[in-house]
Amino acid sequence: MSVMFRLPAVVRKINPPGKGESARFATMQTLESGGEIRITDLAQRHGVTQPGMSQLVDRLVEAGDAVRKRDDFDRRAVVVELTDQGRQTLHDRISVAADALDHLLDRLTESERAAIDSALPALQKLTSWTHLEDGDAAAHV
Amino acid sequence: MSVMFRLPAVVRKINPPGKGESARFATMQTLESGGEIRITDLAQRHGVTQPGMSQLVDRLVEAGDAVRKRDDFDRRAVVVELTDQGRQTLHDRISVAADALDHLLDRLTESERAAIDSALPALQKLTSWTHLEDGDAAAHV
DNA sequence: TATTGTTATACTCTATAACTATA
DNA sequence: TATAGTTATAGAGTATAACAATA
Repeated sequence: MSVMFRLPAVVRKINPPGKGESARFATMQTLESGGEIRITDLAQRHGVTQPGMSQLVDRLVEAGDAVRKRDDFDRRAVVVELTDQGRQTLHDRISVAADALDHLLDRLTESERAAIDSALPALQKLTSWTHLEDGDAAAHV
Repeated sequence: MSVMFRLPAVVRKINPPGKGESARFATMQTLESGGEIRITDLAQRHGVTQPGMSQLVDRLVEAGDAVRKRDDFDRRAVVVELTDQGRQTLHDRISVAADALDHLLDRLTESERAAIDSALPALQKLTSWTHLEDGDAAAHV
């Protein structure tokens, strides 16, 4: 299972550097699928601290890719939304990364590609959880 | 395939922050399995620049986890080797991450775990390539 | 000249602590 | 008092450019 440590290298390779940190596009994907989401939720989902997510959102807003809106029902809270430009930015990036990934996948055999395909729903599920339970990584540190 | 963007979040969650960057343990794994390896090779394999890898090796050496040795046959080159302490550091970290990952995997169904298991060899292969060919990510930027 | 690696420098990202505003 | 978020600050990581040593 230690292949997990090497997966970020694959992401680095298909995802050109210098244009966005590791959590940026994942966060944008969450925003696209989920609509209006709170800073705290985004932070938990992506494994960063609340201030860290606040700063990431700063960068998205500054780039014109997202907007902050005050929640009218709980005025302490902020909800974040992707702008049209943000959606465009995200799709452009996914398209570049998908091309690069295709080139890598080309070197696998048909059955290897099929194996990865079959695992995608499970991986998707794995990446969708917001919380760790007690006894998980944080507790071991 | 855009699940790829979210995989680093899983790694962040099973790999406690603040103790090592994303490339650090992947590099240590490469060193453990490969013996003596050059800076340039390490850099390509992990998708970082040569100076970036040189600096990562600095940190490993400073921590006592690796040593630099001049290559006697090509005296421009340096080969990097894990120390015994480095091997220990790596194994401790893998063990912590594996525990955390197990907790996550527990929430999947048996067939989902089987699907991921079947994909591991292919993922392993995907992460083992050193180079991107022409026309890959770098060319799209 | 080309290659291997390091050093110098600057910038991005993200964490912790302290703070403000609202519940 | 507790919660949502921001601001201030500092440190880690990594890139580009310039450099040194060897081939």
